[in-house]
Amino acid sequence: MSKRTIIRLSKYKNALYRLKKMGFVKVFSDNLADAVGVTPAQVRKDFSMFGISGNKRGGYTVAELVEKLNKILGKDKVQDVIVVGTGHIGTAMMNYRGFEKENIRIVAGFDIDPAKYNADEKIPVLQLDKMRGYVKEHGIRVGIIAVPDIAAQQVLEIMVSAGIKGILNFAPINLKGEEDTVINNVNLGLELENIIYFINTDKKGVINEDTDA
Amino acid sequence: MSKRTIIRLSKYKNALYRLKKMGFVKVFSDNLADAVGVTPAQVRKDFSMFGISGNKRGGYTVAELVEKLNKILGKDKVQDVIVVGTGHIGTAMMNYRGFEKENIRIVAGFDIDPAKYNADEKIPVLQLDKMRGYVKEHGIRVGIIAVPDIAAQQVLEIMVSAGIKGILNFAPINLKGEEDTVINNVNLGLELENIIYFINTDKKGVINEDTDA
DNA sequence: ACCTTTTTGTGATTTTTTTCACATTTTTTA
DNA sequence: TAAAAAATGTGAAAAAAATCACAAAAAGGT
Repeated sequence: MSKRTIIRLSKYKNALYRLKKMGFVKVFSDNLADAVGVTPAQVRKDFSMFGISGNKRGGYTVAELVEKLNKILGKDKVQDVIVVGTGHIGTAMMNYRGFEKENIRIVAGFDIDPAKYNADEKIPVLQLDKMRGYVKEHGIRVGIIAVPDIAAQQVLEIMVSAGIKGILNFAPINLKGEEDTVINNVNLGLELENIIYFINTDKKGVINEDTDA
Repeated sequence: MSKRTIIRLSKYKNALYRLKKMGFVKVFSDNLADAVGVTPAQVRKDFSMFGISGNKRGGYTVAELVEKLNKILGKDKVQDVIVVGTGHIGTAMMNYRGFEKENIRIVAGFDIDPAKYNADEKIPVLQLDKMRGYVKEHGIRVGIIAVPDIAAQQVLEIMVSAGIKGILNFAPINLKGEEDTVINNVNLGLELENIIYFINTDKKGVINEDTDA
């Protein structure tokens, strides 16, 4: 299943949370299309791909749809995540409030700089060389890399060798991993550059994020 | 020109910076392909699209290529950028070291919380209602939104009405703008969700073409 | 000078993704 | 009860993106 489809499913789900909060019980493909910036046919096609179906005239039930999407997206259970590198980006990720309600829990940070260590916080910051043990002990499968580009590939390798399967990488370098590892490279400079290119030419509109392929 | 092409150009440029630093003078399409994770044909096609050409056996000259790419990407002059919302993400953006060498300069932050104000820092944090004036006075064209989702659309409108043309949005909501505005929505939760989906399915080895293909 | 090797540049082809369009189902209205 | 209206679900078609494959150019060797 393509990454773009999965991104859209997540977006539908996010839009549905908002609709739910606003009191909506039913939703139509064109409401979702509008919220996410795609066509109604795309929404229905995406759903059809995962066997999600609605009612021929009543659309979809919000609560049901949210539940199905969360199931597909693996968000029916809490996912524990570690952060490596506790500079500005790493710290921002550790403190990002948006994760909690998504069943994502940042459980620890790791850094090479002893000045950063603090085992007593709610989210402890630990020594980098404790990372392997921590990952194994807690069965962590997902990690965030927020170290300088020069260190990123090495950190990746430690993480993978410890058992981590999925990585969100903020270092401005395209990390490569083994077959069974999922790496999502997010390059913030690139996202801005992109905007700068488009405002300088005259092609305007909403750019949608698909950082990697 | 498609967004994906532009992203790749940026990636080539970033890879070239590294190659340059390592002392390379010439580069071939397959070096770049390898660094960025695409095929050599893709690299050449992308270049051909923008009239960039190399030498039939000598590949491309790194310095020349960097210059051409920077020209295309509008990075031949410094781009001033403001940040609205100085929470964790906004602060991280204000302090992100990666921008400087990309000719991107964060010039000011804005917040609604008076406790955040500090006009004397190198990058001042100012009152939100000073934003419009600041943008007009300094001719700012690009801004970053790092406020809670609930406030994002409103902040967007103020920014656009002040003259900002390009926006990088971190609020977890798909912002919509006018025709002549470029909006790049980056949703961090989404990027993680994505990873979670793929490590869960890859492990099970399930989910594959039954409906399609 | 000629042959071999390497690498570009790009038309043709294939693959992937999106959109179209409409039969089908359900709801509402009269 | 029948007709009209509103949505879905999905093959077929179109569009977009990526890859192939190969002629042509440049460099190096003998």
